Amino acid sequence: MPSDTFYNLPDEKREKLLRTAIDAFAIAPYEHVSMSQLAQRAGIAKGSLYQYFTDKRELYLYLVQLAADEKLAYLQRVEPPSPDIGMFAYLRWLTEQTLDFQFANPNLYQVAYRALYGDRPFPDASLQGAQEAGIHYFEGLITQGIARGDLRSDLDIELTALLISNFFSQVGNYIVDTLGKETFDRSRGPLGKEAQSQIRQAIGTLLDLLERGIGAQQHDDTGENK
Amino acid sequence: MPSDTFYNLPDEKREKLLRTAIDAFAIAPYEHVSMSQLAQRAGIAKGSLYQYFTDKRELYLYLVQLAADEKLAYLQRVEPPSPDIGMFAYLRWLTEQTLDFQFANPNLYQVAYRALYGDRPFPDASLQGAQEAGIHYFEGLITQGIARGDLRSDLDIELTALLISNFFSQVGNYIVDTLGKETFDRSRGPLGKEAQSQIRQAIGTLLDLLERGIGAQQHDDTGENK
DNA sequence: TGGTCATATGACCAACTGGTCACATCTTGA
DNA sequence: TCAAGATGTGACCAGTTGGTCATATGACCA
Repeated sequence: MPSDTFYNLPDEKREKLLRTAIDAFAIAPYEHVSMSQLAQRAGIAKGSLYQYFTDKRELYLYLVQLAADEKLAYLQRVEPPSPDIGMFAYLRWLTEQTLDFQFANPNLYQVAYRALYGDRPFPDASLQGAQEAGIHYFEGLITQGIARGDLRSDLDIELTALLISNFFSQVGNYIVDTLGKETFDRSRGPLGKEAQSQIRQAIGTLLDLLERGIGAQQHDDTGENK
Repeated sequence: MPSDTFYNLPDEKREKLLRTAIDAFAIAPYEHVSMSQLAQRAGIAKGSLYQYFTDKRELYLYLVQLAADEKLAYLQRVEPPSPDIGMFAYLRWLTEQTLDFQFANPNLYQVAYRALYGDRPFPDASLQGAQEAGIHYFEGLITQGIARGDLRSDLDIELTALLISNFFSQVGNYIVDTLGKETFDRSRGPLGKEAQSQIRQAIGTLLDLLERGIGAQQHDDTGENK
């Protein structure tokens, strides 16, 4: 936990520090982010930095937690759709929201993405827990999907959850890959509208693919065996 | 390119060095591998190391190239199946071979995996080229698959290639994830037979999923002909 | 034997890291 | 006005890094 001193900081100063740190951890892996450079870039003394956070590790975990909180807040910003709309419609909604969040907070998103899917900088229960929680969430979703008849009944739940989880991580990956250069260059500016819609379309196609892959087959299952 | 001195080394010494380096780069990202520790662990002086390779970078790229060469040699070890067997059968064969190679050379494989899908330690044309080559390869495969009627004709080739490429990377990922602990603990011993077959089965399921997702639909598309 | 050349070595270097701490400065309340 | 406590600061520390280089070693040949 950051110290009281950190929370007592004038908003502007605190936000500048956070922005600097988020930007740093977004474009480079944990080890490449230097506390000295961070302090310098944020315009504060290194000693101050260590008065706010006991460690580099604490600072980092704080940022990851921040990303998780903001994402959750973002999802709760609107009424979630009724579960009745079916599993794939729900996944589409979730993807849409995730993309929106990512476009609005590219660097914060990137920090979380690295934490979950990149090299883990140090063993940490909360990070591992978050990843497992994601998979468990999908397991629940799949169990429901099967019960409701949205999904094929012969799916291996654990494996499918892993697949979907990876799939969602690929969404992020895809964006970073295809637009990596662009994001790096104008590292803070939002992505162009045309790039955004291009990405949305691609993701939509991928979801279609997933739906065919694991969705209940209207023709095949009933009647003849394959 | 390593120096002549390196190639002149007695086999045993050279291999010990290579093994040490491969092990190091397999379990840790580039930046975490220390040349000093490497030299020490391999039982040679640091100066010698720098007589063989001009840089850390050169050593690393040499290992990656080595992995690529060995994998290629491994694939050419047996006659590849005729392309006529169909796209998915071919993919199955390819996956099988990749798994075999990975089981036989876990650490070498891991080095290559990190190079392709992990954080790229430095900008390098050959690494990027390798990744793109992989995607292009799949693009060719998909184009053929569509022409032959194995695949739906409405697929976005580029996007599907990306998906398959990612899918194959997930194969590696999955293994590392599910068996991470085991691999770390007995870091050189081969995986147990039962673990291997468990993995093969899971991969098979994933391939089924992929086939449903992008394969030509016998029922859906053309109204009930099979 | 002495000379030449490839090879081996580890002390050494500058640059950097995460982290500390004695001290300077500011804010607050009396 | 002054004291006390909170906050800011950057020189400093030990440790590590990638990389260098003068010197030592040893194999080969005359």
